[in-house]
Amino acid sequence: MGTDKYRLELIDCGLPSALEVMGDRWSFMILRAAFNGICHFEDFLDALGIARNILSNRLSRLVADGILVRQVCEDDRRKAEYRLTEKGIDLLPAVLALRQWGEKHGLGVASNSVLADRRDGLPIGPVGIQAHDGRKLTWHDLQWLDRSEIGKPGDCCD
Amino acid sequence: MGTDKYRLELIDCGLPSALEVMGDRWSFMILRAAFNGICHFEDFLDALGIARNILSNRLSRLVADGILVRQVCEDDRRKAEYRLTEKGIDLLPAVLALRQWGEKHGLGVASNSVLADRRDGLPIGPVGIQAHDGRKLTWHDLQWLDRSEIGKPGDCCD
DNA sequence: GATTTACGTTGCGAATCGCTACTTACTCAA
DNA sequence: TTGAGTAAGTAGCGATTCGCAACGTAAATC
Repeated sequence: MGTDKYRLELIDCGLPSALEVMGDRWSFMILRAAFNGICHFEDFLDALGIARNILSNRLSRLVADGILVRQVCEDDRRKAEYRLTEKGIDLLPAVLALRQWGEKHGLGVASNSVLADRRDGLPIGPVGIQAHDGRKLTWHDLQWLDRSEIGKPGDCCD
Repeated sequence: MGTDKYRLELIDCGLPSALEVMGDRWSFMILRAAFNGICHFEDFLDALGIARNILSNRLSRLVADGILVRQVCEDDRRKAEYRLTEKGIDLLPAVLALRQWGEKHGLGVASNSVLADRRDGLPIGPVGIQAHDGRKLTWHDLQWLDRSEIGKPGDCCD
């Protein structure tokens, strides 16, 4: 790859803060369920097979982190509704990338439900890395740069 | 969103098998370090601040899962080299998506090292969801479909 | 009022985490 | 070739977390 020498302290990127929230199996599964429209406690419970206390813990953590919002259901005030925030919806690429990887390489069964483009009903393509202009990039097309040495960020988007 | 009714058992997608491997904080961090070119035990140790036994455990698990390969260094047979396999490299979109999310929403500092297109030296764009033809899609453009009801990828309408 | 439902909490044993110290194997210099 | 140093991995041990089950509570339902 593209680095001439190790940069041992580059690890302070966005990953640690992301993993503080999502760095456990259940958070991803809960998100996945939320993207499927599940929003009630007991439904998460049934769908995931998670223990009650763990689910309770994770849901409140996800709420505290602004990924879900909790509000009591109008027509049945026993129920709580956990809904994705914009911040939570922004996690969809990560969830999908992981899921697609699992389906490509894992031993798991291919799911029978597929995300599709609403416009034409065709399944989405793989989540991938793109250049600033949208070209698809692979790992071998990439190099690590220091923030100082990036080619003029004037004529590029962001 | 696009589902007429909850599908409680759709959770058996690729996610669980992916999370069996990556469903913990350190695996992601190790991968991240590996993408930065780190490949020796002690270097992972220094870069991540992980405990020795945990690192040992995770590395052998990642090797067992075919994400890394371990081989003894030629010029110094004390050292082991952990290198990404193709299967491991395929995880880059997931790692990047998570990192980008963390940098957009997290409290963490923006990293000073950036992945850039080798061709023009410009930083990569955000990892995102694309339609089969490459159009960028957001969550609101999507719907869940059952595998049976996907439109054939040949007869695109619209 | 009594029962059921939805959500959450508590207790407890088992597994995991992380720190430290120890072991083994190899390299290098004297 | 002997002794110091380095790389990788293991073992012990307290602290945290996990997961199961039982319990608590409020709202809906009968």
